[in-house]
Amino acid sequence: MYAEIIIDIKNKQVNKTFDYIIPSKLINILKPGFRVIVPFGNLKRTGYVIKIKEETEYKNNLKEIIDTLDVKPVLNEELIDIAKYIAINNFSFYSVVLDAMIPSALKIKYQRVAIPYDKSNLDDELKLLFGRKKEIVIDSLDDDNQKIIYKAVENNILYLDTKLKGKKDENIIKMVHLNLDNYYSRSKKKNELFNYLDEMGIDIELETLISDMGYKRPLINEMVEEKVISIYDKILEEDNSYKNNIVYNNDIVLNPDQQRVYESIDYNEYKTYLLHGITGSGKTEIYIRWINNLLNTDKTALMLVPEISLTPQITSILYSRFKNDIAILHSRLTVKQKYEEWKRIISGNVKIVVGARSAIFAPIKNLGIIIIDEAHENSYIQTNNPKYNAVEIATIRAKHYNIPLILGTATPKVSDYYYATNGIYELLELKNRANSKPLPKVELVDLREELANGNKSVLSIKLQEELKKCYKNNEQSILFINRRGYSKFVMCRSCGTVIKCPHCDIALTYHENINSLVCHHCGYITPNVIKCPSCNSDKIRYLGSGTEKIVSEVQTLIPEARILKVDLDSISKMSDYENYYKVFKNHEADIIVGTQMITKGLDFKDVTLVGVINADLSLHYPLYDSNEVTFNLLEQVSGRAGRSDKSGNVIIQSYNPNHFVINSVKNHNYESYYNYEINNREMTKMPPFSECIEIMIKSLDKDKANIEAYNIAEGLRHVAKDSLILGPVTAYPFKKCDIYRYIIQIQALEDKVLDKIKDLYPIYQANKDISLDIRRM
DNA sequence: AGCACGCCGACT
DNA sequence: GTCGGCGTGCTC
Repeated sequence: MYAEIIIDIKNKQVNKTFDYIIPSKLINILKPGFRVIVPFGNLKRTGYVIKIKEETEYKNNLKEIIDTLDVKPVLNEELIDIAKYIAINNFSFYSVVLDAMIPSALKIKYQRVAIPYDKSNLDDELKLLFGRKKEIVIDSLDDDNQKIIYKAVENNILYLDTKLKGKKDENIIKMVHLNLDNYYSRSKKKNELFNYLDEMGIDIELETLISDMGYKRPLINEMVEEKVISIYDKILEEDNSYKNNIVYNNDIVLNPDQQRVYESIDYNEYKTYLLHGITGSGKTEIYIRWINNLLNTDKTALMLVPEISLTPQITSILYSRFKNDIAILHSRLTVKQKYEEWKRIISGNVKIVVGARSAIFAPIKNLGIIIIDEAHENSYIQTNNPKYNAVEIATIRAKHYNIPLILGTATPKVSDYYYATNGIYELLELKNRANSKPLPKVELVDLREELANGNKSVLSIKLQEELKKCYKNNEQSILFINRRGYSKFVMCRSCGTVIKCPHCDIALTYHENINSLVCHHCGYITPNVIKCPSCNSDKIRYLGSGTEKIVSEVQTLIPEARILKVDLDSISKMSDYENYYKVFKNHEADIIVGTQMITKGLDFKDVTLVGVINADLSLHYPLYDSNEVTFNLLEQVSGRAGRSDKSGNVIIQSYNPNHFVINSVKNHNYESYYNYEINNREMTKMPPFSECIEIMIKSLDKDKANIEAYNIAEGLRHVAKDSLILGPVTAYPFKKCDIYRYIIQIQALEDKVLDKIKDLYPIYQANKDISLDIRRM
């Protein structure tokens, strides 16, 4: 018997299966989904068993599997197939996809060790090195000592082995705490770190200081010695609080609208349903009943929600409703908790799984329904390895089990709505709000008129008035900057030089809190410059306004207001985000100024005013779906106003107040926006009228990248009669981390184009100069 | 990933 | 002459 194995090495040359002999001791044990230890070259590695078979093509010197790591498969065959699908379609490493499917607690680390044949027979040098140890980890030694070890190996005194070692306990996080109020050192870096910690005012993870901010461990140690800072272990507490909160209200009666929707799904057939329900129309209540209906059968349910909406409130409600039948996978679980939940799922002890994107890989059996809430959310698409779209995977799983897939959203993707109104999906609509509260009133402000009237502020007169009024009433406001991240870069006023990253062809971003320049593409970090590196002038200027400018204008307008700034600069992780969330929720701040981040899932009862500083900024983004993104964004921010009994007010500032997207938002009219946009898409042959794919050709060699990009584009044009192949063009930035990149954009209308694309990756698998990347849009 | 094989420069 | 640099290729 033979097994096809995927070796856990992230390298395109070994991104394929290898055949091994199954030793007799494992013949009746091994099944697909087991992880095994195999000899690979002169190494021992782990691998995943993908398939068991009687015959093998590979006849020369097959090796035997050494052992297995598992007692049961960690992946079922359905998931193995999905992994293969993702690897092929997204140009990803098979092993990375498989890794993403199992809890990290199961993962293992390798160490190379040296072991003496006879411990009592070592020379003094080696005796000293080994001390009481039976074996020595080679990577822990410096170069000289490694040489001694290798010499001893040559002389047959030691032998080498690789060991699989359990990962260190990830539930413990090293935190840095600031002990002083003021501090001055002659070291600039130390002052910087002090200022940063002082400004943040909260304890920071050691790991972020080292890897994200570039502080070196010795410097930190010195400051610990000086007692300026201290390092302590933060143990991630198991958070079970949701288990004893709130009791589910069983008495809610569905309104006729909800009842109709609830009754219109067929449990015994694959079909995608688009549940279009405006905010507050009571979608969740229907989800719960659909799931509840399965409890008495042998079927199970899977529900995805955006990570950001997996708040303690929602988890409590779900838990109190489904108790031990449900597994809730959220980011606040510790590694151990995640593993425990995963074990409950794989052993068939739960009937319902709720979680964010990655929960789509939950090894739950006998699925009866898949529900995706806020299905338009971009967070269902993972953009780095392994790249996948959870909604697409949900479709595959729903087809596999022949069950309904529900896409619930207030602002459907244009493509989904098109499918739903053209017989590919089924459309379910909820047109009324369950609580019959009116939607917030939206007012447009024409920024051209503001300018004409001599108002140079970023805040219109109307918005200024409303902000003041809101503050006076002790209510909260949200100011939203409609922009995909903003950056402040450094330019010399004398010669116009913009300081760029040495590895990437883009400007470095100035980070005030660490007084450094950071590359947002490769993470390169360098101290801020005082003099221009090319002309030595000291006339350095910071360009690019954003949140800061608005914060300062609002502060001038209402000097007493407590303003919270939430953007990429001030937030780096989920935990920061949760801190800000709490501060605003407890009304410890009056106004929040921020980007993207503040649009999602926030539910503050005291917010009555939402201001959009410039609605046009994301409208003219050079992507086919910029209208869609803008509409969703504006609808979402608008929804932040007046969530409770107080009515909400939304002010949208724009230079194009007549633009159909902005007008549709004003009237909360999805259909008018859709009708206009679907027309655009049809004329430009964009999704859903084509499949839009971007291929990136990457190489350290500029010319090779260029030549290959042209070859690939030519090859695609050859098979594409009706499809559009654009490019190649240089990517932005052209050079990233010293790698030159070209892009080919494809609007595929034929399957043979898609097949051709799928075949590209294997062709370049052995090519060391060229790498390919793919983005499906 | 990690090792062997192999082809060029600067040393005993 | 050869020791060792690391570029290239292979691992069932």
